[in-house]
Amino acid sequence: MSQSPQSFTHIPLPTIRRMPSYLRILQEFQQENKEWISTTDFSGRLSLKPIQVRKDMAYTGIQGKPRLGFEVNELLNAIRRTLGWDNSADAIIVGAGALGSALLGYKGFSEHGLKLVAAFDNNPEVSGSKIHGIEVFPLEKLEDLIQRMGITIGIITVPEDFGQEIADRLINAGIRGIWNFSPVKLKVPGHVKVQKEDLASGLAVLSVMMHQEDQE
Amino acid sequence: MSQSPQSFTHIPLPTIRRMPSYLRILQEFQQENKEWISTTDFSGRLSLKPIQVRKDMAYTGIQGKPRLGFEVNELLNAIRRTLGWDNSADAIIVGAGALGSALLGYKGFSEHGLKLVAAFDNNPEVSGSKIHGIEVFPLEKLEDLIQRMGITIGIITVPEDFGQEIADRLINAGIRGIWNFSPVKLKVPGHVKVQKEDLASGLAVLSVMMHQEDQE
DNA sequence: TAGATTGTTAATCGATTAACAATC
DNA sequence: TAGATTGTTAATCGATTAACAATC
Repeated sequence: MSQSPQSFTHIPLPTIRRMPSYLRILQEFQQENKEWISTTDFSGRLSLKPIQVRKDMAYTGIQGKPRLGFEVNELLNAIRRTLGWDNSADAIIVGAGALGSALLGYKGFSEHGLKLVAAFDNNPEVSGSKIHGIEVFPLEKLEDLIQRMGITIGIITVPEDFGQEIADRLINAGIRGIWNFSPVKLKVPGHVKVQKEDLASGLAVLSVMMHQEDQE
Repeated sequence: MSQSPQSFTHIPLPTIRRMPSYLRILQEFQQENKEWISTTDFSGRLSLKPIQVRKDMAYTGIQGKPRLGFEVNELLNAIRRTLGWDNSADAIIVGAGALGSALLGYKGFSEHGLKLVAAFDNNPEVSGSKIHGIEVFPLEKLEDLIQRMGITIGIITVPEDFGQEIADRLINAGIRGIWNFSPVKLKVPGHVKVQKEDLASGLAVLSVMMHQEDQE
């Protein structure tokens, strides 16, 4: 079952989640003007097993050279293409509270195929202002701006109680992908994709790990 | 292989990650004064399969009653105990930038066994102030305060380049758990547990899902 | 009682890991 | 050439799902 570049063999989710880390290492190598990178280069830096890295690389469709590894630029582009990060998508943030503001301040999104073009908040003290250079609009303007600008991704950083309502409005306006930071499971039609971020999950894992250690 | 409550049969990571969602539903039921909750109650609200919820519940050590389900209060306490959230742990945040401030503003941590007691930042304009009621100290005070207050958890929200250095200092001062929001893989001794949060992973998943849909 | 729901054992599925031949 | 590294097939591992008996 060889992985031809365009044939979109279903890529395992864990592999997709590791791709951004590979990208980060690749960018370092590129800045150091290194031409080749091997699976051991990756595995050492990321504490992964070389075999796992090799399997992951297969999904990019790029062929390596024994003894040398993979060509840095070629692999970089292939991973970007695999993730759909070769063309950046326009996104808006709904909810300019603490978390929303933090995301607006994150400069790295351009590296990750995302361009934040506007924020929305129903607090009149916030809307009208700019946060980290990005304009905050009142919630009424949501649908209009999404449609006029053809936005495809919506980021939800509103409190729990408003998550579903905002999702419905985003979808109605034509959004196709939702990055959901509210702790509710959103109900969406099949053509809309949702990625939920859940800090509590990570905290639970840390807590259990710390307590397990106590046992041993 | 029955799951006795205290025997700490290794709980699968995916199960641990789902626990906080169960907790959220349970709290809703408790507020509505409902005495019983069934796996179908959970599965409907969280879009999980009933069988998966049932398997997860087994790890809490709580026995249900056919036709009724589980006792809300009993299950709530059992999950809190399983996650180690029955006693809250003191934590500090290093890096009071956009993301650090956002976390400082999150009120929900007390529900998740965490108590933020202080923040640290090397920017003299920030240190000395309070963010969301929590004091920000200069970085020099880091070790002293951790030791004096017996802090066990450190949250790292500094830029990539300082992640490892801060981790080293935290560990030296006695921290046993690190919640790492910087995009570096930290090198830590075995007794220190690290949970890394990686927004780029989630974004990668969303992006791939959205592009896959285009294919079909 | 009837039937919804639990608890448990077995089957399936998917990802990780191992083994090893191919190759620069 | 020798040996590090790739690519591929097979084995293992762990989580999810299915099936079904037990029970309130």
